[in-house]
Amino acid sequence: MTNHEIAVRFQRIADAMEVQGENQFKIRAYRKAVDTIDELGEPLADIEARGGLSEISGFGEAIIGKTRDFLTRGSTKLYEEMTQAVPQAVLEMAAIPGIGPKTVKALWQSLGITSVTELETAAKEQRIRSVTGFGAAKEQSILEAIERGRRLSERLPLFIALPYAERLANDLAHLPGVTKAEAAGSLRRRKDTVGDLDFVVATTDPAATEAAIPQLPQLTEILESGHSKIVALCNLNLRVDIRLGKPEDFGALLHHFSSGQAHNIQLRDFAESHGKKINEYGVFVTESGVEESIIDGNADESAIYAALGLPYIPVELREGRDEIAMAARGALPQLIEESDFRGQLHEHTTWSDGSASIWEMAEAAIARGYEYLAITDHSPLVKVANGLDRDRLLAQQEEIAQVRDALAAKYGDSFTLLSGVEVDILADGSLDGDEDILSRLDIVVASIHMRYREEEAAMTKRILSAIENPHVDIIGHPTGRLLGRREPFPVDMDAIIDAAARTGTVMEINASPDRMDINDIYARRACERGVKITVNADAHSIKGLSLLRWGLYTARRAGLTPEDVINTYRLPRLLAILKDGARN
DNA sequence: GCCGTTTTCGGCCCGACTGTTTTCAGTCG
Repeated sequence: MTNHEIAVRFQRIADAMEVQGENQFKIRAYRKAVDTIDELGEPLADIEARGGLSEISGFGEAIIGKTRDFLTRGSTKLYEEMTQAVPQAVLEMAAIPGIGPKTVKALWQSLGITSVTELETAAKEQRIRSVTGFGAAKEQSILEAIERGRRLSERLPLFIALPYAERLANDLAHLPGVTKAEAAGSLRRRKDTVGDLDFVVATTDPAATEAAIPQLPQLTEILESGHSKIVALCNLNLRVDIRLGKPEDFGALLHHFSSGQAHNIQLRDFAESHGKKINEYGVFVTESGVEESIIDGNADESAIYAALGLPYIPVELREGRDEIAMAARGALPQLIEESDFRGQLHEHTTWSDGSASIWEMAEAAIARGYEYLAITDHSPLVKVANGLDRDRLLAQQEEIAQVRDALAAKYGDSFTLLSGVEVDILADGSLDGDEDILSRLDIVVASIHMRYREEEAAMTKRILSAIENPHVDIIGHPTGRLLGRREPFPVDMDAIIDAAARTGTVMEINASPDRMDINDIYARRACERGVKITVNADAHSIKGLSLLRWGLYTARRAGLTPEDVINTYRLPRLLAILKDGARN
């Protein structure tokens, strides 16, 4: 069984236990195991083979035993009991936001309701109010929750949510009384998709701000409204959480509502073990029975960490992985920044489906302060993108040579144009280009654009063939996903990462906002196993070069440093890697 | 179910809002 398959089963166990009213800490233990497994850098089967299951944090006797059961026989007694005891349709009721496990359990037991449809009917027929603890208002709120659940968007891609949230934050900042407003939550951590929008608002006139917020045109429905919190639905059909606070609390609030829940729980634990207390209003110590704040009013996020004796933890890392432990021992990575990039290695021109010429792209790169840029137009298979056949690729080489001369005449030797191709990986794993030409190019990016609906084994074999090909330097957008539109290919990423490590093949974080591919978890895993990364905008225009920031977000979430990313290197080091592979 | 500078039992993050049983349980983040 794969890690994911095991994680899904532990999740199912936890969900079922919740409806059954099991001990919440027991449920939390299973949920923690799910999160841990999702982030593991190694298949559980491999970890078990080397006797390492007990070293995994949160894995005790019971969870290790069940993991072994899943690995050896594909199931375990508790899983069978739980799936038997609690039908999937019952869990679907509890999955509706606003309807929780206690409600589901009560209605299941008292009225025998086992599905969302039955729940809706019972509420409409006013049968729910007959149950102790339930009234007409609850009936109404159930109907609204079901209806809202149908309208509610799935998680939205960051590239849609981020510009929207920035505009909304700006609108909030201009409301009466507001001194500062900022988008927080997973959006601020730059997660590739977001399930809701969080905002932190500092105000000197809470009543006026509270009254003005529901008037914002983006907000279509107010779900909750209190003195420090307003929850609404916005016209993207996303939940919006707005937290109001005093200006002096802004830093603490922003910290709390920007960090992942797991990070906050761990940070509270850390604070407690150092005799301190942290919440969304600050950091406190208790001196002779009196609680005192140990941060200044108007403290920013770094002051919060400083009060706990920790260095500042960049927001992208606050997922509750191992960042607090790393911070405590002074081992946080120096995250890569946009200014670290010396060039990009995967761009298109008018030769295929780009809108700028080679010369225009080169000058745009120079304007960005780059030292190099690789031109990598499509190979012939990608007909819709006007892919280059052998003759056109040879002709393009001539133009690249001419542009190089002209650039040298105008700018000297401070900039280097690299010649390359984005070659398609065919269904059998071979490349859509002739050996002799590939060998003459500075750089070969191999990607899949066609026939991506194969089985996992076939897709994995195909990418592995490309990795083994000595001409291939980089695997482009390795999982082929399009956020919100197309799922990633089914691939065995561990096998791919291992092969890339062995052959010195570089893996791309493609920065197209709708790709962000590979994702942060894979990038981190690849890096931990010695694979080098490249971040590229895959630009199809001059403006396209600036899309790099979306890949930067992923790289930072993965904890990458400039050393991990080859297009931060100076040219000679980069060329050595393109010639011999990126082996450590 | 997990864990330990409070170590094999007794804790486990905690604050905001809603609805209802009008003092607190349920839900969420």
